[in-house]
Amino acid sequence: MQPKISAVGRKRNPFIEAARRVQIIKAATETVAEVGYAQASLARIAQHAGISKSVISYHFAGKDDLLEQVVTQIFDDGWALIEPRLASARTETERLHVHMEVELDYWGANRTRYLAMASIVDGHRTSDGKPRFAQKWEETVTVLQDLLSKGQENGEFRDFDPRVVAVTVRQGIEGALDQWARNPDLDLKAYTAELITLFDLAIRK
Amino acid sequence: MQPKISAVGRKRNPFIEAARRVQIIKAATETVAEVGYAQASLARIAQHAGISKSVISYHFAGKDDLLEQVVTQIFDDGWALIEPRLASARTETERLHVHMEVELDYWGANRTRYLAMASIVDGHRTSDGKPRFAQKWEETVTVLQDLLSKGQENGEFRDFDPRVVAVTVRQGIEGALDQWARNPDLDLKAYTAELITLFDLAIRK
Amino acid sequence: MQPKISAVGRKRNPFIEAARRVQIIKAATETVAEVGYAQASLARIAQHAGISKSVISYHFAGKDDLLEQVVTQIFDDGWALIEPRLASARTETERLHVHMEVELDYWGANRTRYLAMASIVDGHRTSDGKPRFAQKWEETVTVLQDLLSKGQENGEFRDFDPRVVAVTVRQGIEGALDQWARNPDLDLKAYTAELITLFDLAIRK
Amino acid sequence: MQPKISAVGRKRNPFIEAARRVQIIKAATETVAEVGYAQASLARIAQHAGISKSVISYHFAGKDDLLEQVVTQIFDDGWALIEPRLASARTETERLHVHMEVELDYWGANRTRYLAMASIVDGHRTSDGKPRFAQKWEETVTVLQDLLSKGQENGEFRDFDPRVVAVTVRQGIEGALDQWARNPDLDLKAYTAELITLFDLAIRK
DNA sequence: CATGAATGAGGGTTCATTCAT
DNA sequence: GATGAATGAACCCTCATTCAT
Repeated sequence: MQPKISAVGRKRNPFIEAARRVQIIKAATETVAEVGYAQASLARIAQHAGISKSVISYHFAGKDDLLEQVVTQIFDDGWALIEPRLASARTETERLHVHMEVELDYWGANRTRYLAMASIVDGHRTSDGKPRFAQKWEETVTVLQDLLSKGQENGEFRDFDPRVVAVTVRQGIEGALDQWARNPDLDLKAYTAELITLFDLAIRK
Repeated sequence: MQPKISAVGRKRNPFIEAARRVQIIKAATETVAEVGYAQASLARIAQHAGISKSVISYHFAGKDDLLEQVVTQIFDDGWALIEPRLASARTETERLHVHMEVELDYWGANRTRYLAMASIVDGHRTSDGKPRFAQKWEETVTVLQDLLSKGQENGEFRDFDPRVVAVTVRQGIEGALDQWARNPDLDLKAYTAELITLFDLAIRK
Repeated sequence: MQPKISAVGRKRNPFIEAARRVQIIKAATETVAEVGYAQASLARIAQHAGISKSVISYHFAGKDDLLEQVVTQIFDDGWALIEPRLASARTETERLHVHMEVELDYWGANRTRYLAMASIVDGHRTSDGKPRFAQKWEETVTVLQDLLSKGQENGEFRDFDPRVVAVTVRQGIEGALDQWARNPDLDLKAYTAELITLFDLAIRK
Repeated sequence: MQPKISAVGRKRNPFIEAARRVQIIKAATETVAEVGYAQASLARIAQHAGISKSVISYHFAGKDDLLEQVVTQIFDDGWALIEPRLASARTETERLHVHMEVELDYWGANRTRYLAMASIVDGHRTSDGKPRFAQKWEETVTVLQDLLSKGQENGEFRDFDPRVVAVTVRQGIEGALDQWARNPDLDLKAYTAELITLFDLAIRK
C-alpha cells in the first residue's frame, strides 16, 4: 500500500521523498516548457528526468496531481517573492510599480517556469472540459484590482474601472514575458520601464 | 482518387464538398472551444459533428491540416472585417480606436471562434516542439506597431517604444476577450470604451 | 445494379469496358511490382492509374478479383508464348532447352510482370491464410516433370526423380530472373546458356 | 524509462525480459508462417501469443524491429549450425555436400521458421518500397559462390560461372524446402541426395 | 459508365495507470 | 522506496468496400 495522497502524511524518509518530488517537478516543468502541455506525456517527463515512468506514479497520485504541484510551486515561489516587497511600498502608485517590477523580475529569472506555467494554465482541464487553473490567474488580477481601487480612494488614480485596468496590467506583463520568451535577447528592464510609464500616464489623476 | 490536397484543383462536387468541410471545421472549432486543444481528438470532433471519424480523414489531409484550416478561416474572416474599416480612418488615433473596436466586435460576435483560436495557437506545435501559429499572432502585432509608428511621425503620439505599446494593446484586447469568455454577461462595449480611454491617455502627446 | 461478375456477361459497351480493365490491370501490375504486394492498396493502384478508387470497384468484384486477373493475364500471356514453341521441338532435350529459353525470354521482356507475379503469388492468401496461387506454380512444374519423364522413357535422360529435377529447373529459372530483376544489366542470354549447360550435364545419360 | 532500444544496456530483469522477447518472437514467427507476412498484424501476433498488443510495443521498438529480430534470429541460428560443419570439410566438393545437407537439415527441422523467413524476406520493405532483407539472401549466395570458385581453382570443378551455379544451388535448396513445406510427408533426405547428385554431375570436371 | 462521398474495421503506436516484486 | 512489466483505452490514419447520383 502506497501513500498516494500527495504532500502530506507521508511515511518514511521525508528527505529522499522530498528530493525525488523536487526532481520530478523540475523535470515536468522543463518538459512542458519545451514541448508544450499537450505533448508533455509522463513518458517524456520521466525520460527527461532519467527515471522510470512508474516513479512518477509512486510519488504523485497521477498526472493531474503532478501538474497541480508544478503550478502551485511556481505560483507559491513567485508570491513569496512579491508579497514582502509589496508590503514595504507606501503609496499605491509605488505598489503598482513594485508589482510590475518584481513580477517581471521573478519570471524573467525563471523563463522555463514561465513557459510551463503558461502552457499548463491554458491547456490543463478537468474531465468535464473546464480550465483547472483559471482561478490562479484570477487571484493575481484581484490583487491588482484591490490595489487600484485603494489608489482611487486615496486620490492617487483617476476614475476608471479598476477591473479593466487590472486585467490590462496583468496582460501587459504577460505580453512582456511572451516577447521575451520568444526572444531572450530582449531588454526586459527597458521594457518594464516603458510599461510602467504607459500605465502611469493611463491612470494618473 | 482522394481529395486530400486541400487548396486547389478540386474535382468533386464543390457544393457538397464545401458544405462538409464547413461542417467539419465548425465542429472542430466548437470542440476545441469546449474542451481545449489538448483534449480535442478527431474522435471527439467527429462525434460532435455527428459523423464518422474517417469522414474527417477523407476531407482533410490530417489533423494538422484541419486545425490549420480552422485557424486560417478564423483569421481570414476577422481580417476581412477589420481591413476595410481601418482604411476609412483618417488619423492614426482614429485608426487605433477602430482597430480595438472592430476586433472586439468580431471576436465578441464569435465567442466560440475566439476560444478555439486561442487554444489552438497556444497548444499546436510542429513535431519538433515549436509553436505552429505564433506567426499569426505576430502579424497582428505588426499591424498595430506600424500604426503607432506612423502616429508618432505624424505628431499624434508621444515618444514611446511602439513595439511595447503594440504588444500591450494586443494583450489588452485579449484580456477583454478572456474576461468576457469566462463571463458572457460582461458589457464588452463598456469595457472597450474603458480600454480606448486607457490607451489614449497612455500615448497622447 | 452493376455487373460485378467479372470477365463475362457484361452488358454495355464492351470496348470501353475492356480498355478500362486493361488499364487497371496494368496499373495494378506496376504498383505491385514497385512496392510489393503487401503495400499495394487499391488507393495506391488507383493513384498510379490516375483514376478514382471506385472505378476499380466498379470493374472488379474486389481486390481479390483484380489480383486474380493480374496473375491470370500474366500466366496466360506467358503460356501462349511457350506452348507453340514447345510443340515444334522434336526431342525432350530440345524441348527442355526451348522451355528454359522461351520462359526466360518472356519474363526477361516483362520485368514488371515478373516482379508483380512473384510478389502476388507469394503474398496473396485466402481468408483462412492459405496461398491462393500456389497451384499456378504447380502447373508449370508439372509440365516440366512430364517432359522429363518422357525423356527418361525415350532414353534421352539418365535415371533420376523427375519431380526433383523439375522443381530445380523451375527454381533455376526463377533464380536467373531474381538476379536480373535486381540487376537489369545482367546478361540474361549468357545466364540462360550457363543454366542450360548445367542441366544438360546433370541429366544426360 | 522504456526499454525500446533492443540491443544493449538493458536495465531490466534479463530473465523475464528475455523470456518475453523469445515468446513474442516465437509468436510472430508462427503467425507469419501461418498467415503470411501481409496478414500478420500485431493484433494477430499478440492474440497468438495470448498477450495484449501493447506488450509487443513495450518490448520492441515497433513492428519493424520485431520482424528484424525474427529474421536475425532465424539466420543466426542457422548459420551457427552450418558454419562449424563447413569448417570440417576438406574438399570443396565435400563442402558443397555438407552445405546442402546441413541447410536442409536446419530448415527441415524448423518448418515454421522457414515459412516465416521466406514470407518476411519477400514481403518486408522499407518505407521507400525497397526490400529490406534482400541482403541476407545475398550473403548465403556469396558463401556458395566463394566455395565454388575455390573448387575451380583446385581443379575439383569444371569451368562455369560460379555465380550462376551458386544461385541455382541456393534455389534448388529452396525448391526442396518449398516442396516439403507444402507436403510434410515428402522424404527430404532422399530429395537431398537427388539434389546432391544433380549438382555433382553438373559441375564435376 | 463513372465517381465523389461515406463508412466501419482494423492498422501500428502512445497513453496514463496498476501491480508484483 | 522504487521500478520493470503489463494493460486496455484511445490516439491518428489507411483500408477495402458500398452507395447515391
